[in-house]
Amino acid sequence: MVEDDPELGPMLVELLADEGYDVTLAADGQRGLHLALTTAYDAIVVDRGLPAIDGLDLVARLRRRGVPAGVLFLTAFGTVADRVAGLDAGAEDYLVKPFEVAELLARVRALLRRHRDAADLLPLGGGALDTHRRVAVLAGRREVPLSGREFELLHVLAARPRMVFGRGELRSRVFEDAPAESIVDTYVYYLRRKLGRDAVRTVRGIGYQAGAL
Amino acid sequence: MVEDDPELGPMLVELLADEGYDVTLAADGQRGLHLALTTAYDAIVVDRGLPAIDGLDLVARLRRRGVPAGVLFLTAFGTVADRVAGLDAGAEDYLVKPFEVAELLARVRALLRRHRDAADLLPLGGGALDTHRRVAVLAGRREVPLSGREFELLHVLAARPRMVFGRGELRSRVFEDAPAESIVDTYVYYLRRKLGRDAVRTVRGIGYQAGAL
DNA sequence: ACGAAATCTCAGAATCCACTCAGAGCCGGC
DNA sequence: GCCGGCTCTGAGTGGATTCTGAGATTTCGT
Repeated sequence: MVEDDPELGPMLVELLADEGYDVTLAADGQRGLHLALTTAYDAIVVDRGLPAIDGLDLVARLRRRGVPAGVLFLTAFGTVADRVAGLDAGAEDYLVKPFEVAELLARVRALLRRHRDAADLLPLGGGALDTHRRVAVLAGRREVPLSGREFELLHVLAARPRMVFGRGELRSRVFEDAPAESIVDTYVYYLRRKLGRDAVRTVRGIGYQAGAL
Repeated sequence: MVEDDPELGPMLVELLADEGYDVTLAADGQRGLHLALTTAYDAIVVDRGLPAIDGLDLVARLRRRGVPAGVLFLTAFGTVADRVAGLDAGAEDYLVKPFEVAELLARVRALLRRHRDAADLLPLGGGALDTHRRVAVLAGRREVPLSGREFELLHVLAARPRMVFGRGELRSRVFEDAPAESIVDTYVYYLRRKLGRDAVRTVRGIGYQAGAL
């Protein structure tokens, strides 16, 4: 909670704490920025008019640094232009003062819910496999789209990271009919071409195993 | 105001107009539905027994289409079961005839107050979807009007920004009966034509996902 | 060092899927 | 009742994907 008002801030913190949330209060933008960059928050509620660093600026900086937490602006600036500016800076939601307590709570709940089921990621070395969007996320955060078969093959491997799968097993799990056995080799080749040599490890004489991104 | 009684309807409209509200009267459910889908009302007062389309059905349809306006039922059906059915259909409040004028006014005020700061701007990349006015606001602040179906489709996608929706899911959520599956493709095409290629992202073999404006 | 087996690489054919868009039907506004 | 926008159908097109198969290359036992 980044809020400089000495009455409102502590009140909101207590309100949220009563709901069972673990909340920290930052009284200015500088401190808010520092906390957000050093702690893995699930959601951040930010006032727009702040000392030291403005709320808009704060959020923009967080987004530039890739902080994934959901952000909710809480402010008196309520015109459509203000809202669009706030959302543009990277906030997920925008609540105009004065507001109803019940609504703030509802929005925080929504923010956390969205944040939680946003992605279903299978870790893979330094990167991951996003099973909702069917893309691989490389260690450098770059996303690589995968075709259907490519995804399914990597999915089988990534679901059991240390297990070694034989070609026959992979073929029957991933491919429809009964294509040539070399089909697995071909798709391992495609995956390596897109994701790097180490994406899939070969276990000679046996088959393949998930690697690292 | 959706009210078929030729005396009560105009009387209520005048009453509300005297309070300073901008009111439109629809004498049957069909007309009420159309108006509600094409105009950004803040609140809708609905009689339950209506020609053409029943009040309950009307409200349920509005909710399915994501119309955010607050709804107040005004009806002679006053049992507990009636009320539950009305609220379940998606109404915010329920007033049984005969009623006091002052109470109707108070309830309408409450409806509007609650409704005022409900979510109305869904972020979408650098722009947003204005769910009250049913227009898209591009990153450059330019506003693009959307047709009913276009809006509904984008609304479903924008409400869950990272989620991937299958064609079947989108079709059943946005389109009434059971049109050809390609209907979704067509409307994605319309949206992209109006809002730019990135407005909707394709996940090949799966479906679509909200993009950026 | 040699040969055989295993694996890798990749071009090309067949197929699938999404995109595009013209046009018919519908509905409301004038 | 006519016009204009909206909705929906259906078909053509082209790019992406899937799969085959055949060398090239690597690995490993001897």
